[in-house]
Amino acid sequence: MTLRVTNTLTGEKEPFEPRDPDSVLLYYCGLTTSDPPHLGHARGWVHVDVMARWLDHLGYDVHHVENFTDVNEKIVARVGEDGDSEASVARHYVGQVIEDMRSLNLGRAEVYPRVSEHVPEIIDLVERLVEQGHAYEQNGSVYFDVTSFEDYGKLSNQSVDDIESQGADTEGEKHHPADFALWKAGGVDPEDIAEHQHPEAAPAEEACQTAQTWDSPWGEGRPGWHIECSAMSMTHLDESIDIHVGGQDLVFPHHENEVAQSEAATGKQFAKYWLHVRLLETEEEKMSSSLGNYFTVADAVAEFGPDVLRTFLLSTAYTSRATYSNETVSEAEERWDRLSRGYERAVAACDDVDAYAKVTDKALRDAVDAARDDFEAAMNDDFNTREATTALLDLTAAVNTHVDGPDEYDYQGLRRAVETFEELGGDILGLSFGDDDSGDVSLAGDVVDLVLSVREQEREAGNYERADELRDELEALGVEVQDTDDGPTYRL
RNA sequence: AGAGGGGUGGCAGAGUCUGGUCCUAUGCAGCCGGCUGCAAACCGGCCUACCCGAGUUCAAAUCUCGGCCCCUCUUCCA
Repeated sequence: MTLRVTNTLTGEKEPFEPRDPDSVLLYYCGLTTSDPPHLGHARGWVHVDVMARWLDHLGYDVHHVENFTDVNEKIVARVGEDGDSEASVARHYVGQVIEDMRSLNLGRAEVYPRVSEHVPEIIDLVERLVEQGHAYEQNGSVYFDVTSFEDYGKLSNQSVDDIESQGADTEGEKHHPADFALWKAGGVDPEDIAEHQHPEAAPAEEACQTAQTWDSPWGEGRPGWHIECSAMSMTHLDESIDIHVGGQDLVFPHHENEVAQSEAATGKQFAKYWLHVRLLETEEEKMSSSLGNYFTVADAVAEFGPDVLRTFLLSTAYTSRATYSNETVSEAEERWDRLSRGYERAVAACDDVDAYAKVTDKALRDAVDAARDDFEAAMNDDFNTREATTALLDLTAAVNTHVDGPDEYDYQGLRRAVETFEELGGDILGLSFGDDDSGDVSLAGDVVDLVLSVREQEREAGNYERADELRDELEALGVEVQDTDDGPTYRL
């Protein structure tokens, strides 16, 4: 069974065939470090993370790069608030992103390149384009000439004429309205940041003083937005890569321009597969004016934890838009609870039975096989993480049935179920099966056990009121009491 | 206006490319039953949908045509 992916370039779901059968070059368009990352960013990260994990699982040698845009007017607009210069504001948010990524249990990409560290490569690429006649200089700025690239518009399915008819701003320097800047003369103008300026930030004049500039063959200036990704992708991967991923909102103009400038410069296909993560939408909250319409990653992790969040973000295929609301998150919470309970029951049952037990439960073992098959089929079908999770939920039902059943435990079957949760849910989906996610449980756990044993005494004595009180109080502390045939147990 | 994506049960959301396995998933909610001292968890059962119209077909949620409605992008944006 082969992997199939939806390619924006062709608009079709097609078999994935990397340039080199053994390795995959994967680039993800990261974010501009000018604001705290929000759940929409997290959605992209988590899906790319799972893609990379699955490609690795399929046996590819995955080279995974995610960039930071740390040179941008919007960052300058934050000077005085989160740092005293463009560079320090960017550093601040890069740190925040790294921290957020860790908190979401993201696997590490191979490289996290930054624009500010790749200006020489960017200049080289711009020079190449100028020499080849694909770009022209105008008052110290350099623009890409879209009419020089025949395929311009092939990614977003637009024609140069359409763009022209929109009456795009020409600024008097461009030959064609659709031409875009590769290199921008000078520093940052206070006017440029006016619309992004924060109330708490430093005055625009002052902030712009801290904007970074670099020397170039065209004089002092700053790189344009689109050229960076081409340069960094080529530097850290190759002139031609397998997969380029980004948010749906980047298709035009960002990715379109990347294709144009890269392919014009190299004469090679820039990326074979373009995958676009559709956007996360929030419910309309017109009435609650005090709240912003997005959750930061940090807030969301603090509130729900990484597993609920990952389950939520993976509960909708990346090719579909997702809605963030109380309902959708609490559904994810239930899904994760159900999965983790099932997993814990399987682990507990394993601990409870002789490894040499000869019992065989065919239904359980079939369910394990089915879950693995279904999971694989779902992931190979354009990384359908929703379906993949559903496969594990089906396994959960089988484990519950087996453990609840009257017969003895099937050790081997349970072991295989546990391994399936850990390998697929843990290693691929990045959920914490088998991780020790509660290191502080030892002492707290002893205390809970103590309370439970007191409660058992009360129950045996028939003092159910007192027993229920204890249960309610534990519940209020976040401890869920479960009475089983083998005595009480709990989960946090 | 141009381009793209959609409309599936009370909600969320797969399935549509590759028509039958779909009188249909999965989770939540609701109802009934089991288990329980009572709960929770868990199990079993039930419940409720393929936007409208036409067409192709032995067979359509899935393909074709027409309509209605929603959303996104069009040089800030993952």
